[in-house]
Amino acid sequence: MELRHIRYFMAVAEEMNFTKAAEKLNIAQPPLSRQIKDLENELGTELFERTSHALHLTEAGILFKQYAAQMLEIEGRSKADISKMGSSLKGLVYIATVEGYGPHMLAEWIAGFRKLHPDVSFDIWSGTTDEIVHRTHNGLCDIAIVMEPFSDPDIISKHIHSEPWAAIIPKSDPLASQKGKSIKPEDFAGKPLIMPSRASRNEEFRKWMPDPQKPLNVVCKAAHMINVRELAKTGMGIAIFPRATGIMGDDEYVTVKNIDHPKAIASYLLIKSRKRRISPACEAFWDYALSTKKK
Amino acid sequence: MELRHIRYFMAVAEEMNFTKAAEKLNIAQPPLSRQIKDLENELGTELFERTSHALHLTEAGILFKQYAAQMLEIEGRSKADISKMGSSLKGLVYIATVEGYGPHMLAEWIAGFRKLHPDVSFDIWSGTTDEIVHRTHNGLCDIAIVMEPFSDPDIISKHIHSEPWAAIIPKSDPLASQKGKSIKPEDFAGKPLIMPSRASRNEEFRKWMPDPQKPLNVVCKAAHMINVRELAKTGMGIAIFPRATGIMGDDEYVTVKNIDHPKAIASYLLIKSRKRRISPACEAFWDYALSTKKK
DNA sequence: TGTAGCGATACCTTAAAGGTATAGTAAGAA
DNA sequence: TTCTTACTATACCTTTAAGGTATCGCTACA
Repeated sequence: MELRHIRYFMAVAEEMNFTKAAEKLNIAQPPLSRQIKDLENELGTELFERTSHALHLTEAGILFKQYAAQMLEIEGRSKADISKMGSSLKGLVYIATVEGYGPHMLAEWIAGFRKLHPDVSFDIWSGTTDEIVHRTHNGLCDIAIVMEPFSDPDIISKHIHSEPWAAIIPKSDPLASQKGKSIKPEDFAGKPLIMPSRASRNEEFRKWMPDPQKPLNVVCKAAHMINVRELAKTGMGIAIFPRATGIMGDDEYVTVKNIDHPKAIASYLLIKSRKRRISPACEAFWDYALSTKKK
Repeated sequence: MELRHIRYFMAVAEEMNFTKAAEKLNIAQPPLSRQIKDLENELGTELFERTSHALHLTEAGILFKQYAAQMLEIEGRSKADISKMGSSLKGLVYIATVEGYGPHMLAEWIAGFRKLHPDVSFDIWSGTTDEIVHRTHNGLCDIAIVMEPFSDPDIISKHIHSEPWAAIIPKSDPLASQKGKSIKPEDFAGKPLIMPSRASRNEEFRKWMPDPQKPLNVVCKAAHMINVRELAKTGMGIAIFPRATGIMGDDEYVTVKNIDHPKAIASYLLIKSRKRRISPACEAFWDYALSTKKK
């Protein structure tokens, strides 16, 4: 038995529906079913009585729920108590991140970390991968989130997240009304594109295309996301950006679809300098972030 | 955080020594170090203060130990209480197993299962894989442990354990005094062998040899383990059997060494008939065994 | 100044969690 | 009744992370 089983059990017991519980847990439904079944096998009893349109807790399930709740409560209390003891960690951590999924991850990490170390504060700067790498070398930031491709022998990097590249399609384009939540690169080959200004992207995007030799029809490049959606709205072209950037989804003017191609994956990295020494607070934040990741 | 972390932490806290705790947990020391470190990162504090010849709990460690103990206690109590509720399962499960590791696994499974279902009893029979398969078809046994190779469309099988094949070497043979706890097939190629009487073994063992065409020099075959060691003691040849069979290790007359070859692995399978219906108690035992495996 | 004991690091292998597609089942609608 | 819908279970594949092996580095002690 693992706490994972307990968390999953509680989610199902609260929702009384495997499908909804799985959504809440951010996993697919089949693995949830399997984990619950494993738990039941270990306990030697069914915890839920499944009929196709209703779920009941069995007698054993009701009993187990008490204990399950206790375990989770103790887990939480142990964390709270330890963090209340107050760590000796103090200081200021300089962070930088690219736009897209970075700010979301960062917010969660900082919130979690500050519960453990309330005397550590943060200073966040946002920019492009190239700018951030430069700042990392200079000591203007301790830890940062950048995007692939990236490689620098003086910088330690760890993969932290992947997400699909997405196309923001103006409603004026017939592709916008195509059914399905993803589109293939063939569908927009040759069409006018709005894309990130980073130099390497052009080459990368061409690799998805049916004819990689053919130059892309790039009508506009933008380094900052804030401009992208507005550009797409005007109908001047299809914008290609990491999914989290287009997270606002469809509106009156645009439709957002994932790009369906095995290589159309945007990867985020956590980085720090290999040479420059960073403070204990920074080291602790680095370890904390990596131990938490997407969870 | 998972219960695994808690169990590992408690083991270290009790032994106050990573190496010994790892042994007790039946894992290697490096993964234990890593799990503890992960836990510390999640909590944001060190739980142990490591100096090379002494280990102390930190203040946070002392606090956490309280909660850790509580969690494990609740886990145990939940299992005990659920099993006390009494399941409706009753009956007799007919089990069969080959010699070697089978009886050991079975004993643990039955002990664990009977805590959950005290009204289920067991009848165990021991024999060779071929005999057992026959009995399974006849309905003379419900669930059994046999060895690979095995394949029968009317029988469901699941892999449950692997162990090295081992050589039981008479002290009279110079190989017995060779250093190292394993030997290579080349070392005993051509020497007189004592081996399991199952027909397929001859061909299997030849595949390990430097010249697979050359027939083995088999001086004696034995279907039952009880005879093997005695045969080897006489010095008539080297006996090849699954490691658990030679588990008694070295004595005055023989030395036991694992056979160092990628294919020299003996595999155990749990089987049941695909056609014949078995009782709910049998099904529950099947599920329980597979969910527990080697743990 | 070895030497032995012990934890950490680096790197690889394997097991188990998670994902996708789809089947199976029963309730409710047409 | 049969079709659809709303579920969970099954089968199979991919990916993540636990576990293993080899080795390093530190420090107490002989």
